[in-house]
Amino acid sequence: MRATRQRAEILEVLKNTKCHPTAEWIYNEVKKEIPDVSVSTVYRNLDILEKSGEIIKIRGVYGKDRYDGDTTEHAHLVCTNCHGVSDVPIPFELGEAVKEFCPSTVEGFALTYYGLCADCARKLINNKNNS
Amino acid sequence: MRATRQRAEILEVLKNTKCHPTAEWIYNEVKKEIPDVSVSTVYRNLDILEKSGEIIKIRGVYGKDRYDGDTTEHAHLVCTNCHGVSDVPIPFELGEAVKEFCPSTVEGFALTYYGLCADCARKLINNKNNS
DNA sequence: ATTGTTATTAGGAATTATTCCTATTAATAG
DNA sequence: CTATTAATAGGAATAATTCCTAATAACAAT
Repeated sequence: MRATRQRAEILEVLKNTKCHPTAEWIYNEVKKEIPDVSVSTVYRNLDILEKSGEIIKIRGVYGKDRYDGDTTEHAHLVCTNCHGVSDVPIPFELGEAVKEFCPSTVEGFALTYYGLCADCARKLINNKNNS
Repeated sequence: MRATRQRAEILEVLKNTKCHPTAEWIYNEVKKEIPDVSVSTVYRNLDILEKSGEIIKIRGVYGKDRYDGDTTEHAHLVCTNCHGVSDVPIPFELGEAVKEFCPSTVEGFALTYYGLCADCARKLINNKNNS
């Protein structure tokens, strides 16, 4: 695997955000530094980085894949209102328990919660109180 | 919600398979009974059935959503070789533990394992031994 | 049973996330 | 520095899903 500026930049963008962005968002960020980067380069490198274990791909969030530069073990909360993705810690014992009940050939797991994120929950409660 | 033949048939197809099919597969099955059913009807009703809690949508399995007529609590194993989806039981205590660590506004969760399914694991081991 | 209302459908066009293709470019070894 | 070839830019192609509209059919009211 050659070291290219494009891949380095994609990885840096991803490591410096907590927003679990889409490929398109990452593309727009990378474009600020490398104006003629192409969409396919972003997708190709995201795949490469996922396969090499440097990033995580969160699949199928309202029709789009999202990416995460944090590869430590954690769950995701997908907001059913704003479609944002946020991190939820997995306590060590729970992570171990999940693994214990895996089929033996399992390589990894994804735990995804669906519900309102903190921001949306707050806003919706306020709206309710004001109406 | 009106009772329509199309929706009833879609639900029956789903309840009678364990293959966690795609919308396209369901469409082809439904077509056997209702030849002029349309793809959009299948998608629309799958959404309706998911929202009413009668089925589960498994999001983003290698670019396609899959559907499950079994709404009891269980995890899914997505095969990284054949891309099939199979059921994995979640022991009661684990399900409770997962919920305990949810943010309070959580409506549900999905636990997905990635790895070889039983069939693929067997085949790949056989190939290895024969070579 | 008939009619009116309106949710639902068929059919197909439109959208859009992602993948694929090819000539060009640039990272690295020697 | 030069050769090799992996990686890229650019854009076309693919394919899953959503959207749109006129026609249809479920069901409530008569």
